[in-house]
Amino acid sequence: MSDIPKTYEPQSVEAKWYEFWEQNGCFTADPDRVSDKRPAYSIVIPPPNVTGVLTLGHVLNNTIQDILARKARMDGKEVLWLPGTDHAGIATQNVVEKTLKKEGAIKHRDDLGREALVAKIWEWKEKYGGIILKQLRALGASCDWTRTRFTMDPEYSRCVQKVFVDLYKKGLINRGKRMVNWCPGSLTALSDEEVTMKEQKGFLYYFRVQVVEQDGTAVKGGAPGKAALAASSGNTDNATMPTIGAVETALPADAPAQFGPETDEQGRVWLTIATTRPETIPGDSAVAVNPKDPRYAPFIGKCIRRPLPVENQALLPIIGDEHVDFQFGTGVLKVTPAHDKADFEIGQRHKLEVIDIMNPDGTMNELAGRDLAGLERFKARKLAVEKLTEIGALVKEEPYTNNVGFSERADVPVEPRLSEQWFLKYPSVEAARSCVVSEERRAPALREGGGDNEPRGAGAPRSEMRFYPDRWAKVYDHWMGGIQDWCISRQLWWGHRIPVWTITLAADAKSLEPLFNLDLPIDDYVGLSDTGAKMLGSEILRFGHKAAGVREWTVFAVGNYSHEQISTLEKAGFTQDPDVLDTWFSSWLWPFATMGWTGDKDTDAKNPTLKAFYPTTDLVTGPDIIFFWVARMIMAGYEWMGDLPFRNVYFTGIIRDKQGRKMSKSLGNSPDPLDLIAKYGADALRFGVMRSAPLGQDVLFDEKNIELGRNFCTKLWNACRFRQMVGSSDIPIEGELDPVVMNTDDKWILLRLNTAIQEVTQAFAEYRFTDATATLYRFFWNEYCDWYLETTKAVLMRGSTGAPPVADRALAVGSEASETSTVSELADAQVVEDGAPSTAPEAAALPTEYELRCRRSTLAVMDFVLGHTLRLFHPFVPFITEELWHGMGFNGELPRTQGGDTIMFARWPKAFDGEFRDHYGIDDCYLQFAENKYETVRCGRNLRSQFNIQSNRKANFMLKAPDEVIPHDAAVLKLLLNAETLTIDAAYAPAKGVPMIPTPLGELYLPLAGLIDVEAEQARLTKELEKTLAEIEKVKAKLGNPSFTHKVPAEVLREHEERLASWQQREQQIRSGLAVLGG
RNA sequence: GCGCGGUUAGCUCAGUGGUAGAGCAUCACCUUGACACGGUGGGGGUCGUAGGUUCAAUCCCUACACCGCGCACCA
Repeated sequence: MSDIPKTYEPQSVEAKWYEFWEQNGCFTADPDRVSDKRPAYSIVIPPPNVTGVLTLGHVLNNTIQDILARKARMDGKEVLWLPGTDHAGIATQNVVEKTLKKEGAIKHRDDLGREALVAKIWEWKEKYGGIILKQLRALGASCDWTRTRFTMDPEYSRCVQKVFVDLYKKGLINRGKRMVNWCPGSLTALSDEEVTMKEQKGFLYYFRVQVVEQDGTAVKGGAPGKAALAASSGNTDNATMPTIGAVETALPADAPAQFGPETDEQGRVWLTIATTRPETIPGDSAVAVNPKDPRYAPFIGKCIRRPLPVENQALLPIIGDEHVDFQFGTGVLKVTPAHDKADFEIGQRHKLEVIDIMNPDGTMNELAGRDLAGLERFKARKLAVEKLTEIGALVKEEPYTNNVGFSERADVPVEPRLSEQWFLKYPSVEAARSCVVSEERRAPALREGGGDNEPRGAGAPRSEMRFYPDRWAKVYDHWMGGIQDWCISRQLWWGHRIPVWTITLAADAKSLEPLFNLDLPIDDYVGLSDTGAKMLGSEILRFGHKAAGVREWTVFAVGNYSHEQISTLEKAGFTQDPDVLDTWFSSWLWPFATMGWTGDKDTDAKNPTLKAFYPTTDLVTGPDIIFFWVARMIMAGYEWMGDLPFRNVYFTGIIRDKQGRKMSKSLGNSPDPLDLIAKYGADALRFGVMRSAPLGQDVLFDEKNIELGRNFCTKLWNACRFRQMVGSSDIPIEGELDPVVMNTDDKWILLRLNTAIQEVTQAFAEYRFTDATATLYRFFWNEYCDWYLETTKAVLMRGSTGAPPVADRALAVGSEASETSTVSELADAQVVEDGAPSTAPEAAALPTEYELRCRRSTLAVMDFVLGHTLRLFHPFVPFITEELWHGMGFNGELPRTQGGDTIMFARWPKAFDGEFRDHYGIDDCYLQFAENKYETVRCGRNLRSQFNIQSNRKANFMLKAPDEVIPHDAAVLKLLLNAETLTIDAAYAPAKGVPMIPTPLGELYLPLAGLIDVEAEQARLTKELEKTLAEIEKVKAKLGNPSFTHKVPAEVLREHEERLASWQQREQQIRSGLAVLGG
């Protein structure tokens, strides 16, 4: 046993042990070690951005993973925790571009050009890319660093390419001109998931347009819709319902009737349109009304004159489309197919012109007209309103709040924009959807006997996945049910290039022929003609040049090409698609691409890592990426591995500040975890975060919690120091538990330990880590330190070296103290004698053989409990437990692979079995017994406090106990009460005026006769009596109620009866106390 | 609009159909032979509101209110 230093110094200890673990390969997973007896356990880290730095979110997330990994190792599993980083396309390119701009190196990315910028980013990645992984080490993360992966590693890139080609060949990837979410900030398309809706305060602008015939001549008030026009004769506050005979009822009764066509004095007819985006008016190509709307239906087929741009007030058709809502705005919708998804669809239905009036960066182009051209879109909006006002078209504007899609990354409103992109129709949707089994869906299956009781992570693959907390399964299911195509191309430079090469050729045999002499499989070519026809390479070769009306072909080469093949293609004039793939298009392969997957069935079947560790056991991530990442990984897992990628998904909460706000750089409310580690230690940070992060709840971060973690570590440290201070060198570490002399407190703490083991183990099985920490905290602090450790002083600190002689602490148990008994007699009687007969105080200076045996026993119990406790704690606080494991010498006698070298591989504690309990006589009855004793102590302390007897002052107590109190228990009572004397006497007759408190062991008196205010004491006891009587009344009322006694389960009835009895006992005790006071 | 969480002590949160809990904060006492990053004792809650089921509701059911989140959106 080496000596433990006086204070715990996390910094040096953490560095020391991390290095030890890493150098000894403790984190390294070896698939060859996996067997039936040693099952595999695996987690892949959610790869942080390669440019990222550690945040509290990472701390939470990775602490949980580390806890799981460490627990699995202690369970005897072969553990792989696979780390790595993500190239994070937009984010990384942004960071590097910004830095370069800041340094003045460039003004725009074009200054460098594609290759040079990508090279710069690689440089950056090599320089700073590992930061976050180093930071994870400081946290104690037990990742297998030998397997660190990056999503742009060459092998990983090959996986991405392979998957793209595979999907393309399956017909799931298509290129097309569709409406996408365009980010004018990052100048790229985004997927729907990257757009978040935000409420925006703006205005709804109403403007008038004139209705005209198709030839442009004015429609007069007397034309179709006569009645309607008559009814709305230009009066703006007209509230009369339009009437067109039978159609009238089609307009809902609650429809706002204040809008409708208006006729002015000259008989001209006007419609009013409401819009939030007047700057897009130049892009309008129609005006739509609902054909069932009687106000406007008659105008379908007519035209309006578009007000902007003023130099090009084109005639637009009025069309009928069901999409238009009667009740919204004026019931007239301007249709801008180029800049609105719904409008685009209307445009498709009605074959409308698509007028794109915007540049990619969100400024207006020349089609927007001379006034708006060149303006940024929001400035253009202002100007458009001014122009409408100038030409007298603007009717009014009213404040309006609507939801606008924002680019998550750039935090600017996205622009719906028509553009050519690559789209993926998701694969394996059904398998992915049905494998996630929620409680709700699982319950009926269990009832039918179809449930599985298989332990987590063991045995053959089962196609079932659980989410923790369960409710995310519903969210997942909902999303999977309405899944849309995924726009996978990004107009960025940093990322995986799309493995597609294209060339455009004239549609004649001569032009096409040479192409097919290249050394590529002919059906790697896919042709798209200028008429929209699609053909495979072999077909183009046969008759592609003869296809009707086709003037040219764009030929796509899509395959897993070698460098040579690529250069051949490029020499032949092919150019690679300039876009890169969405980052998530590589992340979704993470669980198997990191394990050396190649896509070649035979090779993969022989891959020991995949064989041993796929599917992974647990995934720990935030619910914010459930669609981005989790759902897509599940689909990818099924598509390419034929099995789910993980069996359990744990969704963490989001870390917020004390006020519940998200952590953000701009708010400055995001503490640096490394500062916290420096200040409190990594274990403190881990414990503090885990203790405040319940399953499924967001975490409100408060540094106080970390402080609590630090305090806890200190407590653990000091409790171990105490063990060392009381131990002596002649007692071996972890001596045998001695059933003969084990006292009631020993048995109690062993029982509590057993409960703690059960609770923590169960909490692990259900991913309730916060509950596990709460149990550990309670057990160690409130049970072990507060009670057990204090009771051991009654055994350990009498007579031994350094402790006061027994004579000083002689119990005033009176003349009934028995003579010393032999050990065997004591064992038979189950009564422990404290070995310090008051009749022979002089003999106490030398501890008796029996006394020594008791001390050895208690030390053995302490070691037993501490050894178990350290192991229970290790997953949460790995550093301090490792330090103490060695410092206390618990590693000493263990096999090297089971805790001899490191606590990391010590076995996870098991709850006691029946044999163990029988052998040591650990019966549950000791729980109540010890707790009665502790309650009596509490009562006595309370009494002291009532009479202002300071903690450091000794007092004399009298316990009028009807039952015998054995010397050990008496000694504990005396010690914990800090009593000068404790007299236990069943026949005690207190003098008048002695204060009393009822306890489970009998009335406890504090003889202070003459020193107390009798009246005040009477008042105190009377108040106590009243409370007791009230409780008795409550229980009696229940027990007197026949419907209660008849319907209630026997156990509840018994509980109530016992409760009544104990309250009644208390009543008696108080009454006798009052009697003593002379009341 | 649809869906999901939440509402319990001053704060952050556990919790159970049968006597309301923890940590922090607070008050008082204590530098007692591990620990002041500590010990001891105390104060503090009609468990969001209104109904219902039940012998019994903080817990189950219904409605409502407020807070948060997700999805879908109407210009």
